[in-house]
Amino acid sequence: MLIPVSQPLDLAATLLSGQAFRWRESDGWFDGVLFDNIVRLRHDTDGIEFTCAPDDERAIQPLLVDYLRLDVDLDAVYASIATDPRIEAAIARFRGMRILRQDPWECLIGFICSSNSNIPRITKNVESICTTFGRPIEANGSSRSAFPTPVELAGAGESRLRRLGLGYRAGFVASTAQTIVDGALDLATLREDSYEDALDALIALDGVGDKVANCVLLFSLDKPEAFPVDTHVEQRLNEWYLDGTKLSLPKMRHWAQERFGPFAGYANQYLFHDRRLRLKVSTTDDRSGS
DNA sequence: AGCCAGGCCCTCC
DNA sequence: GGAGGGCCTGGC
Repeated sequence: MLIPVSQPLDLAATLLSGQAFRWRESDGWFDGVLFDNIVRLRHDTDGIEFTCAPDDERAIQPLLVDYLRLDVDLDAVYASIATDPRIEAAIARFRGMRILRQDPWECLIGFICSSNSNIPRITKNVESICTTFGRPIEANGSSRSAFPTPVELAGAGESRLRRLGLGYRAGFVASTAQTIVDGALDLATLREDSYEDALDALIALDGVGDKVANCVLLFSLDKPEAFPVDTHVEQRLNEWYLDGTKLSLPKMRHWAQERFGPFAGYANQYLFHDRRLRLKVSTTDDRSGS
């Protein structure tokens, strides 16, 4: 089935830039798991070609449009955040990289797993969580698993999570899953809350600090002003903007939100992805050159 | 081998 | 409230 696309779109940058952890690329196709379906996407000249199973494509199509936020006018976002030549260059490099609208629960657990880790490992951890505790999905000879529900994950327990290689994050995942099961926090309602209120609610969860909370707000809770300051973004802000001024991470976040405005989170993602890829390229060059 | 990874929590001041 | 250290593990 085809989804017509008139918006700028870079599927690789969107799906493989550390927003979501379940997408794989092969032969120009991106394979993932969404809405209890195995989903395959490809960008062609007319738009997005996609297949899904086991559900009907007509049922999944609007959900996919929502997930990719194809309604967001990216050029208007760029006009809002392009405050200087350096971020303009990062935007130009990854023009079409979109911020996803993910399921808040899956997003939350994924980013609890991300702390002091790296994307290849996070990807492996999340996939292990799914295959061990999620419902299997078989379709057309391929097999993936749904992301486990809060009940399924709360039932896992810390020790079994630790055996998946989560390290000390296992306790955070178990605790947060239990909090959600207990009904102490309803993630879905956070979309209607203000940025500040939703931030406070998330930070109360075990294993969730300012950075992780801002990731969840940005990638799943309709808060485009969220600005997660991770190690890469911290470096970039220091290199490009702060000119030797030492700021604590929350102050750095606030500074960036003031500078980049209501779509600061988009600026964040371009700064992050640009620096992360630049590092990868330069290390590859070092190896081949020595 | 050793450093770093999309940080968080706890302690101490 | 802010700085500093510890932390599981694996990728490179």
